[in-house]
Amino acid sequence: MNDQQPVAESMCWLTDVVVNVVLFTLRSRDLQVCLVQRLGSAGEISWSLPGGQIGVEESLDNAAIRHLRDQTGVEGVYLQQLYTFGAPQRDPNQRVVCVAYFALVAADRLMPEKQSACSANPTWHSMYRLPPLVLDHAAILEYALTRLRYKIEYSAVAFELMPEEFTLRELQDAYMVILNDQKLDKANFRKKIREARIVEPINSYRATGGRPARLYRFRADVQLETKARRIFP
Amino acid sequence: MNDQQPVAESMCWLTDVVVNVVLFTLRSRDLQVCLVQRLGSAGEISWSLPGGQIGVEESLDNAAIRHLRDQTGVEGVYLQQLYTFGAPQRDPNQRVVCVAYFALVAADRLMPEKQSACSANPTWHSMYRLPPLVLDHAAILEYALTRLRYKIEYSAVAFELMPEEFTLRELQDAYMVILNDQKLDKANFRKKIREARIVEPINSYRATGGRPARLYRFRADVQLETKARRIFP
DNA sequence: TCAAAAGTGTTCAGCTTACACCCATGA
DNA sequence: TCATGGGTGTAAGCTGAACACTTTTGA
Repeated sequence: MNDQQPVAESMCWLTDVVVNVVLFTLRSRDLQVCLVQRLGSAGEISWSLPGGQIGVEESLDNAAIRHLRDQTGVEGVYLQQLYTFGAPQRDPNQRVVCVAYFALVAADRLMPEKQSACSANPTWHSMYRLPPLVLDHAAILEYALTRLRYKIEYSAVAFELMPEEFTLRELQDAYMVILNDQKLDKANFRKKIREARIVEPINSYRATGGRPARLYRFRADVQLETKARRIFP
Repeated sequence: MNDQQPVAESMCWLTDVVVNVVLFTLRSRDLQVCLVQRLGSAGEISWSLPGGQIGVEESLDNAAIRHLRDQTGVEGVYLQQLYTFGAPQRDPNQRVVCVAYFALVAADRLMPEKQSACSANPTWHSMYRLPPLVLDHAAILEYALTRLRYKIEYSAVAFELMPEEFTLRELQDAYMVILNDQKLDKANFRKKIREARIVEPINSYRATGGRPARLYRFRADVQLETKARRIFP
């Protein structure tokens, strides 16, 4: 990922390509996505993924970073390219190819004041109860969710959705919410996380309904990607 | 993947986006890629991935299929989108975003007469000894190889590179060439392939230097993708 | 009868899964 | 003292890696 560069006021834009970003977070035991409001031609509001045009001298990554910052107030988060959607009729008004990204942000890094300063009015929605979306954005979201679920199983991107400090139970909850799977065994989950050496305990505890839970943080030196186990051969 | 549609002579093209296809095959125990010749401004020849512009009414997939057919003579093969390359300076003459695809073809499906009818003069090159390439096509190839290696481990795409009939030894060779790894154990490889139920024996044999080898073919009803085993959690 | 390549069986270590159990706290 | 949730140990069964072995052909 490149560093972000300033964009001149007078810049020209690519005509056929845009970027859109699927920004996920975990809030109140729910997987949520950030959507912005767009005014339809008839004055009705509808929901859209943040995104927009690409400057002639701007990389795709930078365009995604810039639109994310301007429309949602979120900066400096995990971001990667997802897929490029280019069906001829995906936008009935004009032929536009969309380079989709997905991004992950921890809930404790969301700053309400920055968000509310955005004219696009960014709002969080549960992935499991989505409003009607413009164009093919519902399909983009569906694809992003599939990829997030795959990715979480062979890499440690779940880190990017957790706050600084968390309990192992909270980490397990995160996996269960994203995978929509309540069947993870507590003991085995903890053993695997411990043996993977991806977290370290800190000297404080979180009060709960019963025995207080040890707090952990992610180790700074962790390898984010782990090579998947071979199936074939 | 959509079905291919004819393209009108008078069609308009997108200005900022092109597609390029990395077409792999296995020939003489080597992983090879198909490149086409392009004339430079100074009259020198250089090598390029097949590809080109996208019609205003054409899907990205169709554009990839069309350019592949026109420039290499190959049709009806496995094809999937890879990544979109969009650095501002990747083409110094003009800002162009490139949607890269990768495709796999079995060597016995290559038709020399069709290929030689292509003015682009398609030629096969070993992935392990590449000529100088235009723009950022070397980086695209590198990325395609990485993805092919990952994909071969959690899915059965190696099928797409094999002829109709093959021995288990030949299949093992394919894996070893692609992974650039000579350490696969024969007995374990066979056991895994057999238990995965992805091939079935046919009633003929291939003569070899020693005992003749049983021929196999892939089962028609095979699930191509296998979900990767979880690492986390 | 020997080299070459196909094809099989067995063992052992390490991992996954399931489940039972103990610990610390607040009401 | 009991409910609640945190935290741990262990046995059974499966998987993967290593390697030795048998079989079938042509020269």
